[in-house]
Amino acid sequence: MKHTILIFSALSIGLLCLFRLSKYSYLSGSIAIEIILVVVAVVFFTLGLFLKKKEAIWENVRSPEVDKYKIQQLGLSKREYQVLLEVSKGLSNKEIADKLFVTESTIKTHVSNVLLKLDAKRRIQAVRIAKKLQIINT
Amino acid sequence: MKHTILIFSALSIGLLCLFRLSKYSYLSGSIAIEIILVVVAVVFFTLGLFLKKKEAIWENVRSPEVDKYKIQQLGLSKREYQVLLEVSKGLSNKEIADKLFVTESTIKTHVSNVLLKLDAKRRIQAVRIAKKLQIINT
DNA sequence: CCGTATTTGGTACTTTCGTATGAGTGCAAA
DNA sequence: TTTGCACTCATACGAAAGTACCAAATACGG
Repeated sequence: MKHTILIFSALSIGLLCLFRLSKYSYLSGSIAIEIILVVVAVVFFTLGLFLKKKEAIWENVRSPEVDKYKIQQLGLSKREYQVLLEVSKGLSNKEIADKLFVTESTIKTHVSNVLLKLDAKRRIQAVRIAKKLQIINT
Repeated sequence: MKHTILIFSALSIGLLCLFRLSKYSYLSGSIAIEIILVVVAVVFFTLGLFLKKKEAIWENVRSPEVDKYKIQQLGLSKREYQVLLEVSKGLSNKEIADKLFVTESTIKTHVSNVLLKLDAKRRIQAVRIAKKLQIINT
């Protein structure tokens, strides 16, 4: 929640600056008002995407033949399942970390948990089991 | 081929010993002739399986949807393909080594070659690629 | 028999994985 | 508001995996 507050604070300040800037530039004609609008639009669109993404993780699971029920039955969390998906693509922990914007340590933790919950010794086994359980594709 | 000769020599000797033993035990009644027969049967059956297995490696490839042509096109040798199959099951190098009766070094060599030929960075990627190329199942 | 490809194996080194443990934060339900 | 779960991150260690290079025995077709 702290993050959200910080982000909105920063956005409010930025918006105020833009307002002042827009007044000034509108008068002076140095910057077109349209550009200001575009900046605002882009920023808020990005923010919208960012906030939406949090809720959109499970949307991806609605691909054919994926047994969402089993995932929850196994106790796999969203993030763990997400990591499992990347693991199944053959990415290294470091690569997954970069892709998901977290550290390698975090990925290691997730992978370890996945191995535990899927009762696998190695990541490649986890992928095999996951496919058998039809919680991932291909 | 040396192996085969050695094995057949050993078997011949063993067989001779069994013949003598059978005569002796038949007369003395200490060992039933049936047991001798069972031993011979088991030994030769095992031998048969052993020899058959060597030729049967590529037989396994005749499973549905496996593109044998592509395997050769990629330059994968029998052994390398065999190792790839075990890798795809999630076995460790050590486990594969034990299963195929060779050392871990050998498996490492094979896996390295497979990674090269399949243009993969990690074994799990190799499995993915192999599946895409339809040279392995599941 | 010869040359090539395969198979096996070793050493030495680096990288990646996996485990164990602890800890701070966010979030939602009780 | 407390409590529990999910997520993040760190450190330290040991186990696997992978690379590079080499060497030797064997298989196999010509």
